[in-house]
Amino acid sequence: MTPDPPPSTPIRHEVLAAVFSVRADDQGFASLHVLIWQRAQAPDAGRWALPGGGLGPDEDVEGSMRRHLADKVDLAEVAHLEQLATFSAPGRVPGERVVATGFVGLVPWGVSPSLPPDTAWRSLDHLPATALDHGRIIDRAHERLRGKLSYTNIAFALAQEAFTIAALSRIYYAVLGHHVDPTNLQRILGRRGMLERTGGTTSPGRAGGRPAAQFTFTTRELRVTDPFAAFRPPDR
Amino acid sequence: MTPDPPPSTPIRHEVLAAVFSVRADDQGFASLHVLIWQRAQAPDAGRWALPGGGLGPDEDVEGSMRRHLADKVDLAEVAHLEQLATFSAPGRVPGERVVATGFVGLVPWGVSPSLPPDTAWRSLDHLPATALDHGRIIDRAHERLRGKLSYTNIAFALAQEAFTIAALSRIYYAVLGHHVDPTNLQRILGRRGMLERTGGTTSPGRAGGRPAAQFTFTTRELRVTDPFAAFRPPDR
DNA sequence: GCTAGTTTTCGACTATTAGTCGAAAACAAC
DNA sequence: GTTGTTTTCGACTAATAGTCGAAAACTAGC
Repeated sequence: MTPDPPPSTPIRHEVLAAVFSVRADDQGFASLHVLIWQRAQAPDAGRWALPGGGLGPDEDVEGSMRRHLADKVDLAEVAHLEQLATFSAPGRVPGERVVATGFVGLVPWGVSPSLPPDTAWRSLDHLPATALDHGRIIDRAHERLRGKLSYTNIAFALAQEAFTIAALSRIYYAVLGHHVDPTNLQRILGRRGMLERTGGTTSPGRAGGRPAAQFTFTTRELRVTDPFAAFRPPDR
Repeated sequence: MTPDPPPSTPIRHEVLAAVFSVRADDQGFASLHVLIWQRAQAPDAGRWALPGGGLGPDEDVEGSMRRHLADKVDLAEVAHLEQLATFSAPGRVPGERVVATGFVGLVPWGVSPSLPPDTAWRSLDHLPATALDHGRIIDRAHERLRGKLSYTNIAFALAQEAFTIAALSRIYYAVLGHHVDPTNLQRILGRRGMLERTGGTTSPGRAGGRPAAQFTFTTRELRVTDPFAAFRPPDR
């Protein structure tokens, strides 16, 4: 009835991270960037790839991801890292079978870690040619980030320790691709108990303007808000 | 600077599915069940495990999951299947290194496929002792399901082709664990364009009652509703 | 046929949450 | 002081969810 048990052949397993950060692009606009490096060797030499590497015998994928990421960027700057999905199409790497577990990483605005010479932040708006299926992994990671921005406090990993509402709105714009009203943003995150005033203010730029109040996220760990009251337990 | 390239040893890769279905339990109450089978051999002989098996050389994890699932249950009855996460702790299977990619599967209410003798639907309310880390995988799968019930049309894979609002409310109750008001449920899903009347009605039981209108989901593919209007594009 | 009991359906009202806008506040530059 | 700029806050409107009760449409028993 059932087919023969399949030959469960050992398979090479790697981890890959799409690490995002909002930073100024060539024109000085805040835009979403991803950390990639240019391959020197086949396959896909010259194309740009995600940081990552092979899964070692004594580590899980999360630990392996952190180890390989440390080669490219100071780990202390990665404020959030979460598993995305496992990519396993037989032909995704030509010549050999490699299964990859992808991750989403986030580095806050404003930190400029030193990078190896082959590695750079590249804006998602003009992404160079990517290697293998890494472009698709970046797309999926971007989707995940867009979604979680709406129903979690994940922005804590993209914003600086202290930030103004205007800056936060620019971060949301860079990720979502459309304008987010600062007034509404402040009220929504505030009502969810995610924002806290530091008491400090930023001095205005040379053009003037009222000094902006500084905020912090109350938690620096991922927390979700139940999306719809309709499906919440009624005891509140 | 960077440590030696790690020995990217080949690793055995398996797939596992937590297949859920809402069905009547011993007391006749609708409750969430999961499809598990009792292991006859070590490791963890006698304990209950998720269906699954090794990843073959010419298949991706989704295809492999479908192939192994066909051993336990008619694939045509699995209305939805999605990747959950990859579990990779070095000690998760004693004696050998096995990495597992977990899935969430859904079988609609009311279908009773024939099962192998070692396999059964077991209510989550009184789950027997589970093998290895399969209990944790079930928990994670349940979490994923609870979440998606709120902001997607995923209930299409748990309800029958045609159903009454009262039946749908019982399904939500079984998954979420708290009462969901039928009036509100109908309006919310209706306003999202997810529900459609079939025109038919169900005849009431022996206790009487007004005949209930039958509904269908307009789509039988996963569709998400953006959770918060605040973060939606303003063009609507 | 009439009444009581049952379940569903629908409408109305209230509460909560989000979108928008404009005025006021607080600064820089001249 | 005046103008221009940016942020902040409040007020109003719009959208969405929670609740409840009456009406609808049936069964069963008398």
